[in-house]
Amino acid sequence: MPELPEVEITLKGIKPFIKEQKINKLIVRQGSLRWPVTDGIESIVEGQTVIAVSRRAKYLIMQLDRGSMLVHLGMSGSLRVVSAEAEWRKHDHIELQLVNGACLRYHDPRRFGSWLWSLGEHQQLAHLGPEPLSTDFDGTLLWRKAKARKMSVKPFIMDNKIVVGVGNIYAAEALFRSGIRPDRPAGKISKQRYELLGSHIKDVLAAAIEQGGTTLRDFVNSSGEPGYFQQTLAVYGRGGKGCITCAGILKDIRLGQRSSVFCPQCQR
DNA sequence: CTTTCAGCCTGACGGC
DNA sequence: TGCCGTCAGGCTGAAA
Repeated sequence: MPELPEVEITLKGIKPFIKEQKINKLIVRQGSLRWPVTDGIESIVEGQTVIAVSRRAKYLIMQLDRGSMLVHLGMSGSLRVVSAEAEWRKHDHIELQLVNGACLRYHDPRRFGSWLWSLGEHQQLAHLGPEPLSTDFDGTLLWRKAKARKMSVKPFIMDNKIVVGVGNIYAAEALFRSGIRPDRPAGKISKQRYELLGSHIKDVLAAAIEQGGTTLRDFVNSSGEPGYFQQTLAVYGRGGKGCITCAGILKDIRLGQRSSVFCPQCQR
C-alpha cells in the first residue's frame, strides 16, 4: 500500500514523462473515488502544460499553468506510464494523455485515492506536519510535540499533524529498530529515545525508497514493477513469527484500529 | 484542546 | 462449490 516511499517512487517514475508536457486530454472513467473527482476537470486541464511535479506527504502535485491537480493513491492506487494503445484494465479509472504521446493511467481497485483540481492551495495540504526526510524533522521535534500526550507512540507518529508520510508499515519498522514498544504512551518517552526514533524513521523511509518501495499486494511503480523492501520488513505482517533479533514470538496488538506487531523482548 | 471511531471500497481468505 | 463475514488500510469529520 502506498506510503511515502511508494509515492516518491511513483513521482520519480512519472516526472520525466509529464514535466513540461502539454496535456492533450484527461479521461475520467470512474470519478467516484475517496472524494468525487472535481467536476469538469477534463475541460479545465485540456491544453494546459504541466509546469512541475512534486510530492507533499503522500500526495502528488501536478502544477499546471493555472492551478494544480492533487493525486492521492489511497491504499491500492498506482500510476503507470502506458502506450496510447494499451488496453484498459479493470479498475483503471483515469487517464492523462500528453501531447508527446505518453499516457498516465490511474489504477485503484479500492478507490480510496483521489484526483482533485484547485486553482489555489489545496485544503488537504493546509495543516500538514513536516516532511520526515527534511531537516525540519527530527527526534527533538517529536519529543517536544509529545509532551503530555497520552496517546500511544505508534498512532502518535502516524498523525499527519506531527509528521507526514509515516504509515502503518514504516511506523512499526522504525519502532522495532528503535527498541520502543508501540503502545508506550507518547508523553512518557525520553528525549534520547526520541532522537533514536527520529533517525530510524528517516533511515527506514530512505532505505525503502532505495529498494523501490514495499509491495504487499497492489503497489507497482510507474513501469508496473513491484518494490523489494518487503523482504527487509522485520515486524510488519509477521505477528506470531520469530523475532529476527532474539527469536522470541512477535506480538500483534491493535492500536487505533491498526494492527501493530512488535517484539515484547526487544521493544520496551 | 485531545482522543476515538465510523465510513468510504474491493479483493483475499477462512469457515462452513 | 459458493456464500458470508472479516480484515486490510489513509484520511476526514463528527462525537465524546
